[in-house]
Amino acid sequence: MSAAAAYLETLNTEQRQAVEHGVVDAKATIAPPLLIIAGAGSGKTNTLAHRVAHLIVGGADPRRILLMTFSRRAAAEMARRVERICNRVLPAHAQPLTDALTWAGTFHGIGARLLRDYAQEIGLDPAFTIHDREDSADLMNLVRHELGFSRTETRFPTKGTCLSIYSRAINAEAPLEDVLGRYFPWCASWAEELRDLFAGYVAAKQAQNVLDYDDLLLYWARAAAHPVLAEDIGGRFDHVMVDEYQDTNRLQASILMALKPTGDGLTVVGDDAQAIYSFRAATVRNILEFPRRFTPPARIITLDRNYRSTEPILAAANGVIDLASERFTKNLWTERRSAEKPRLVTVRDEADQARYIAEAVLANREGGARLKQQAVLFRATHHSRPLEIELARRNIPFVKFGGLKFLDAAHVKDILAILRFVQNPRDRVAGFRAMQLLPGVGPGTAQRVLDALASADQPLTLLPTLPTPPRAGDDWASFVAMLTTIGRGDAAWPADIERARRWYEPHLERLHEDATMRAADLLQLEQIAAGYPSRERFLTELTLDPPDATSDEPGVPHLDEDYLILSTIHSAKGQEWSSVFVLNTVDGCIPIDLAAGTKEEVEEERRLLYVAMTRAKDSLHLVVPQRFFTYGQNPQGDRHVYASRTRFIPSSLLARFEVSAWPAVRDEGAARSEARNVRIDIGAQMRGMWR
DNA sequence: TAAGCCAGTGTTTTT
DNA sequence: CACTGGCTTA
Repeated sequence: MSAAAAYLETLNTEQRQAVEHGVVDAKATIAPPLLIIAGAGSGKTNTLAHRVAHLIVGGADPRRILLMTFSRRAAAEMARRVERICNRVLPAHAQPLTDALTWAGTFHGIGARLLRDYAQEIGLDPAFTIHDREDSADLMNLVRHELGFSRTETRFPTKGTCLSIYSRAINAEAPLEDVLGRYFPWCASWAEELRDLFAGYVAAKQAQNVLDYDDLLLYWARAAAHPVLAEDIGGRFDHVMVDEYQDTNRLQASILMALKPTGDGLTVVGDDAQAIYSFRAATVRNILEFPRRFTPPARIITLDRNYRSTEPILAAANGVIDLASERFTKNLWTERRSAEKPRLVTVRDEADQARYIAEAVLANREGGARLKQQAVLFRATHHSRPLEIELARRNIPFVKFGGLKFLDAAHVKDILAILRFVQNPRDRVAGFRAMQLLPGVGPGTAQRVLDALASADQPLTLLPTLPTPPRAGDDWASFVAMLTTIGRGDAAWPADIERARRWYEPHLERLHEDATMRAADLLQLEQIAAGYPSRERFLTELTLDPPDATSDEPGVPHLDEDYLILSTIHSAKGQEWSSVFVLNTVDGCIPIDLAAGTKEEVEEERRLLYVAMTRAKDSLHLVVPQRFFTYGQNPQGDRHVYASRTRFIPSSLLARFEVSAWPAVRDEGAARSEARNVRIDIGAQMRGMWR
């Protein structure tokens, strides 16, 4: 057998077909469209990596391969595996070949790169900055105020709701009325006002040279809709591969179709049973309709052998997904036998749940499972709160994924606002925030300075000539000096961020109680910044792919230590652990009560539980707390509500679980006879009290 | 005009 | 509880 084919031997028949599709006589060709339906744990990443490697080995140019994954981490992992495979086949050339696999990333990240490249052609200033969701909401709010919608007779939708409506209309490529009627019926009466608001929002973004997340896709899609540009952009890539295709939206599908109208060179991978992003306008129709978008239809290869979970775990997960109202893919199967059923454990309340997990995790570790091989998954970030307290109390290190990001911390946002303002002085959200760090500068003053700058060609050079705002005092001069120094680019990156931090430090102490801890965060930010080649790359990539864990949480360990994983189910996508615990497997949490409205929402919650369960390799625990304490609303504090097991595990499925309660129910009879054997001299104790 | 205080409200998952 | 918007005070 040839050396080139040896690495294919590790694949099963279907995986191998997927890898070899379009590779003829060991030479890579531009293959007709391919859809790989890859169930959980079916070796999807491995298959995709082999396909990329096989194409490269067959002569494909890695610089002309576009690989889109759901996170930059997934892209990096893919590149690593491709490199390893190529190394085995082409030891001498592998390094330069895979280093050239540069077009790997998220849709948004790739979009940002392409848009900077084509900025001239599509009327963008290449120095554009990118607004994250919160920045976008701030800008939306600004326009909302300007148009007088914050003081309407009946309540106008909040900035967050407005942005969600806007975003869905863009991503689903749907008319406003449809979006309102279907997803925001309580806002339907505001259609006219919302239209004005969105027009204002778009105008503001353009005037300030900023793009939001949606723009990265929208501008890309519009550029690709132009025949000449479409040919140019599409022509850059011979092979386009998309992972997690079930979680893409219509706009993303449009981009893909514009890049590769015939489907030649296009490979998409996904699993409709794991579609969990419809809140981001993702639609499972993308994957279902993919084959028929082409003539002849795309080839479909299904991977349904699971290599991850034991048979009992898979049986339980299959049971859950079998009850889905719509199923398109077959059940998974495995040869991993085990006598251990997944456990369904009832506990009294969330505190007991935390104790149960802490003890089970430690017991696993005694049994040889590292903490890193164990994960606790939950529906919403705050569900893990009581557990975090328990873990901190017991000194069990953990890292939490999902939810609050490093970047959401106010002090980090402040520094980034300064840098962004220098990068793009027309970015009002950034400038607005940065200026208000100064004592004596509030919204009014900031607004007026920004107005004065708005008309200037070179706002940063105009800034020092403006009069010092009345109450800003000496701080103003040092603020302007700092911006000017950074703006001139005298010091090479990452010296910029150090300059900004030094200026900010005194203000940090004035603004925050816990300045020391926050200052440490900023040093960490500086470390992170040093890893990027330029200010622009740092700002772009940080916005699109923020670091996951916050440093001010108690118990965050150094990275070389062993630690337990805490993660939202969404952030757990694509990952696996030896042992998995699912928190709050009750109605109200899974499905979360807010999403129990429409049938579609409930179905997505079911898939969410399926995704959580299929992360487990060897052991799986679903925990069901019976009581939840309510906080807020009721000041008495000890109010609680009773919860019941999730509707996704009806009694017909209980046989697939080991059902138990914790702590084990005490045997009343045994307890009593034990008490009968006790003999104590209370009289002696009482005498002893006074001696 | 900034900054602090009070009352009312909504409340998930992420690029 | 956390956040927003409105009102009061310096």
